[in-house]
Amino acid sequence: MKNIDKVVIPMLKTGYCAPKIAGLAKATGEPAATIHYNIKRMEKGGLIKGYKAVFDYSKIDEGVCAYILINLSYDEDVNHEQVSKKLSSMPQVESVDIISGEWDALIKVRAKNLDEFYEFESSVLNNKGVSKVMSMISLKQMKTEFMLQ
Amino acid sequence: MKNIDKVVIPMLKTGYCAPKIAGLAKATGEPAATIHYNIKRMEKGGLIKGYKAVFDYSKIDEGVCAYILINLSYDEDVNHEQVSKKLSSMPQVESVDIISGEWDALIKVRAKNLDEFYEFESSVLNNKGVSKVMSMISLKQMKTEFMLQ
DNA sequence: ATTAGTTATTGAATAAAATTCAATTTTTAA
DNA sequence: TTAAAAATTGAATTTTATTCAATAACTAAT
Repeated sequence: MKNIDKVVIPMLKTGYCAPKIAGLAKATGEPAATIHYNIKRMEKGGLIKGYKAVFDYSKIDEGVCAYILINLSYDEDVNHEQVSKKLSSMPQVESVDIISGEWDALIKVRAKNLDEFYEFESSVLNNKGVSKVMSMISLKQMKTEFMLQ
Repeated sequence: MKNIDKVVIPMLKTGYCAPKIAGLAKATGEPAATIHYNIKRMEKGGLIKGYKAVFDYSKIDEGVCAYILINLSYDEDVNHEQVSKKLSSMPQVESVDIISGEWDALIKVRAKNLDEFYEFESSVLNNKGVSKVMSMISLKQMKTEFMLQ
């Protein structure tokens, strides 16, 4: 067996999917051409950012999920925008938010196992600009990306 | 103009999408039939939970995003599983995780505005079983559902 | 209210894609 | 070594997306 999964899964994580016009048309009772036109309008207007697959992450060898609260240092030479952009670019990172309150940012991460997660957290803390982290391991995921687990 | 968006957006939030077999075939160099076969295998095996659209939530009138840390009460008659299932069933809720540490659960919520968010948070706190909450409003979303904003 | 310009709707035609099928190959496990 | 199961693939078929052109519905200015 070829290992197509390793190639295809990352592609489906952020793209290579499309809306089912015919299905939406049938379910709503609207003509397919109308659904098509309106979805194109939403895509062009930026309302829709893209289409993607949602996985059972434990079944694709990403069984560990954690949230990391982050404090950024307030040195003059540290650009918060830049630090959070760098965090966003990491493939293990599902989400990055700049937040109000005691902490500056909250990121959601997926890793193969705790070893890999430890590596990741270390790399975050080693980032110039990150002064403190607090991680919360997900013990059970009830809902993810609006989808019940 | 019909308001098709109101009907179609909720449908695309958790379904009515599909993988682009032809696109994956072209990009990987594999035959479409092979991609098709392997994706069906992943669907049947439960590796893929579904396909969905990702939105620019500020453009679909869900501009407020927040995370709520939750403490659940440890009364005998409170079932943590049940409480978190109830939270998961709410459409405003993007994710629910049972977590390790000081807090018991972390949920991610999207609302139209702060008024609506306040209503939501009140309803969560009014839940029998929820003893304490702490909310963190997202000031800037850098990445969501693996997609850069 | 009238009008002109823009945006939206839709059935029908066309193009593209998904799915099925059957023959073949590869893998697995006994 | 062998037989069963799983995976691959080109070609045929079915289904779906897309385009197109005619019409309708809005929008905003007079």
